[in-house]
Amino acid sequence: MTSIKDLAQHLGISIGTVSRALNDKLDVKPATRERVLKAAQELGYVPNQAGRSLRQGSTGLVGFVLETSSEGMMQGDLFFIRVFDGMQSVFSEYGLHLMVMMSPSSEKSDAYLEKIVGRRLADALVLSSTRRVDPRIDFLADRKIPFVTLGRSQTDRGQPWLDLDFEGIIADAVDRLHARGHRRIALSLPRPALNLRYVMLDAYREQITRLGLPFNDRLVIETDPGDNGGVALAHHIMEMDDRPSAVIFSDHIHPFGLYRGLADMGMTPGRDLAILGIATRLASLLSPNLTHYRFHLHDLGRRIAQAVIYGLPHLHKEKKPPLIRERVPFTLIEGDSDAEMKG
Amino acid sequence: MTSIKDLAQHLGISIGTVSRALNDKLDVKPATRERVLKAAQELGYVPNQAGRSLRQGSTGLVGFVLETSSEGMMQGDLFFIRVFDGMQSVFSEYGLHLMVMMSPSSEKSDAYLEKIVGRRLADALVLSSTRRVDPRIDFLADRKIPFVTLGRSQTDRGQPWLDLDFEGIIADAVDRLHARGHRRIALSLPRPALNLRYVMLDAYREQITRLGLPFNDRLVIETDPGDNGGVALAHHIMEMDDRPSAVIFSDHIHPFGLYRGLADMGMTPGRDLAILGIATRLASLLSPNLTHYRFHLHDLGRRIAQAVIYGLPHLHKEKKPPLIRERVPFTLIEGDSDAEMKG
DNA sequence: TTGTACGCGTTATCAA
DNA sequence: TTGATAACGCGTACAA
Repeated sequence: MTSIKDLAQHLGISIGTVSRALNDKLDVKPATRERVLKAAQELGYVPNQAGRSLRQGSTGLVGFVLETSSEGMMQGDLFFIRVFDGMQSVFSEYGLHLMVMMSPSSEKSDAYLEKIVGRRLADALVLSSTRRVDPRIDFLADRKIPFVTLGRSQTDRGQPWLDLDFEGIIADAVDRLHARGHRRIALSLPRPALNLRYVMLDAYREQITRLGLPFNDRLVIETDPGDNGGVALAHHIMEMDDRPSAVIFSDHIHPFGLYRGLADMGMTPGRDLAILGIATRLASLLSPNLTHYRFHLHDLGRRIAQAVIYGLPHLHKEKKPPLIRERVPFTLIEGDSDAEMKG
Repeated sequence: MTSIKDLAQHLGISIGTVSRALNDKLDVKPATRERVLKAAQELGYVPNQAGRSLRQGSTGLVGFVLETSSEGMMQGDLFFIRVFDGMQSVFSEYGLHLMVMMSPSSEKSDAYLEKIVGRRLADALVLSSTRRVDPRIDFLADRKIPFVTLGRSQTDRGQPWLDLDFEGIIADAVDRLHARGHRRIALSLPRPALNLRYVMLDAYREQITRLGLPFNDRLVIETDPGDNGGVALAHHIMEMDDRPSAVIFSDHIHPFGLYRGLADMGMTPGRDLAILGIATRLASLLSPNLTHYRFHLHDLGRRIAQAVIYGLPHLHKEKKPPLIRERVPFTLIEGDSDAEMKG
């Protein structure tokens, strides 16, 4: 592997000059610069990142910490790759690389983070599977590592965050079901810890109350993730004494289980139970068509990347970018799974 | 961030001794070692990777190059995260970290690789979306970068590879359909470039011939990836003059499109067309149940990681591991989508 | 058993 | 405009 020294020797000039030429410094003769660039091209020179990192104190890498065995809707595989793609598309403009790292289960995730951070592997981090109280946030803030969370948290250290607009979705979903005659509307939630649970519950309670409906916590149903969770949810609902006529879900795999669970009982989505919630492109595979809320994941990725840039001042171009803390908008895809209340 | 120098000063001993203590060298007094480890713990010392990499020439990172906009069955989102998880579980034993990097579309992927490799970001790489003739393989082999491919290639530089057992699947699928009375069996393939296309086609031709059936290239159908491809495939087949009674697919999303396409035409999988192929856990969401072949992705990931270790001699423990070049086994999940030929 | 000193590849400072 | 040199953090050969 050719180093800058080789390059300098090859050209018969000093290392310093070569470095300046390669880094577009002003004080280098155009002819020299050209010679250097040409030779670099020919010899396939690429600067060694370790040397560079050591000298500059930055690695050019942004780490996305993916928690493998996390619960919650983000568990989904479908979700991330599009987001990553969007992120990288922005990072490329800044010479940054996205580096996805697999963190172990949440108990060990703090130790993991300590390693990553201590070793200075990344200039900035993105956390996902944000928890309501999230020690990772304090950890990174204390160490002054720039970071962004995908998901909000009660642990607020002024960090940028992006999140799905759960409030908007819940409000829209409840309204929509209400307008179609539904009065007993169930809400499916992931198990505690994750912050989105609380966001959704609050939004649900608020909207139910606003519409003058009674809040009934038996209609708030904890559900395991995945299709099995969906099946269980279908059975649970159908076996309730005063069962709801509609359910709002947040795990994009749930509807598949719901459909199957209902089918097992000889029932049909939209006729026997209105179903509505957050899903992905995959939902288009369901029949009857699933009414659902979708996000533009590539855009979300781009937005996350911009939020990361905020924390890396040396990359700011003209003006300082704003602190991003926002919920990304959803799109409603109308289907037949939340038809008018029958009878 | 505390450096080794800080640590040494804090303890009133030399940097060299601290380093030796931390790296478990023999020639350091037990008492000193203990003092050092304790102080390191207290001050939260973690060695800076840039300094280490520069000195040792290795980064402790293994890069998985993910091609965002690749065609072929591997495009799938569902596929990778489990594989990554399996890989990391092995790497952890060796103090390695998996780093997933998003490569741009295949045209630019060589330049991208050049960057990664030149910057010495990773000690070893894993390539996916392997192409039949793949210049990336020559590139890495020429530079003596250890690497593993997920998927085989005609470009053979002696590298380890892992692949799905497409041959086994095709042979089993053709046999199975044949035993159920099917004689006109279609095969859906991804568009050229990717190597798996050729592997599947060869296996198909061989098995068809072995059973004494005529090979008919009109039964080999190029299909776009994703659910849309599946819908198109359903229509294509049903509009053929002498249409096949069965189809084997390789894109795990295809069956969703096939089911929908058939439904559009008032037809049912398993009754009007036998459907059988490679899928994932997601397939359990289809009704009627999809007969399909599945892989244990976590194990595949572990195996890939072991193949990577092969190329990193400094990590070999007792004995040198073997060169891994193998197809991973599949599991058949029996369903109702490939029922007996009717009539 | 410990300390000193060098060098990995790079960039930045300063002098020429 | 260029060259020499220091420094980033670390591991190790060699000297003590």
